[in-house]
Amino acid sequence: MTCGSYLIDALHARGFRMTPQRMAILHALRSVGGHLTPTEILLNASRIYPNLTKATLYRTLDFLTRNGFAAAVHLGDSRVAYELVQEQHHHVMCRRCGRSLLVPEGTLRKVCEILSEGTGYAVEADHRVWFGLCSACQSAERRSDEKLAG
Amino acid sequence: MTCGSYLIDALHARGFRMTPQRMAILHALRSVGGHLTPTEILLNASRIYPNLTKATLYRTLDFLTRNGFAAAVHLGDSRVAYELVQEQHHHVMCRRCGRSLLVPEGTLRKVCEILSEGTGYAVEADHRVWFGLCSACQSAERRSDEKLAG
DNA sequence: TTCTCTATTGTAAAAAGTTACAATAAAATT
DNA sequence: AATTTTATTGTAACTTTTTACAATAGAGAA
Repeated sequence: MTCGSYLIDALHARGFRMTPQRMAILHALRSVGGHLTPTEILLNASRIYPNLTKATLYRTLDFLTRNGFAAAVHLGDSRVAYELVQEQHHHVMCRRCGRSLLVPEGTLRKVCEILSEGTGYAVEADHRVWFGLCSACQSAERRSDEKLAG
Repeated sequence: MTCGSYLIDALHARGFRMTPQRMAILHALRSVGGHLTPTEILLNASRIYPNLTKATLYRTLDFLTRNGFAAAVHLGDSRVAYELVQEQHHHVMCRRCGRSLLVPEGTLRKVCEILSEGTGYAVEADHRVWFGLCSACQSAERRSDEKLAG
């Protein structure tokens, strides 16, 4: 159970506590490279801390997110997953066919710079999904609209 | 019940149908300027179509979003609201104190341009909330970290 | 108008997420 | 090691969201 130990001091400095429940959740998040849904985290973390409850899970995810240790990833209309804050990466996802693509690093860096410059906030966009139309669906939707017009 | 009529042809062109349930939901979304949570929409739309069910509501919100007529707005870690697709606007929200701010229009335009250039997708970021730290909380968190270090 | 096709809805049960409040247990202090 | 403080958890009830499947009803064709 050493998986969350690197956070202990950071928590204490802010008046928070480390608990086996939080350790288990952090371990689950760490065991995958990417993001997990709350349900997946519950399943995974329960192997380490069998009595973990849903209430604690959701409260902990909220806690970790508010304090910058984890980040919420909005996967689609209302689906949310979580991951440890590590490197930033965004995707674009086609709202029509679902195809997705990684946003190039340079593009993402520029986006965050522009947002921070424009607002004064230290914007932390750890992992987000953008919606739009991929090139194939841009054509398809254009055809629909032409059919409508003509 | 004319509130969603401007969409009828657009729906038909893509093989979809207009229904009184969809009309009621569109009317509810239109009656406010901004976004509404599913629960608020249900309450509001039920005044027009009293037998509207939750299942239909959620399916319709999903349908409208997938087809570009409405957009999901992620308000916080897991809260989602919906609004009609109109003008784009983003906010930045401080993950620590919750204070939020409108992202200037020019900043937002640049962000979308950069994302579209970088990916080839037609990115549609109708209304989003960015998280980060406002200037006050940037200082506060810095103080915590100094306490930890020294 | 009537018929036909199938997109859309209602039903009902299950799953996911939230909340109030009392009980527990980290961790600083003595 | 015992004490104290209060952050954190479990319980249990509740609300929100999702899903399978049968029933309904738009909208084009006859």
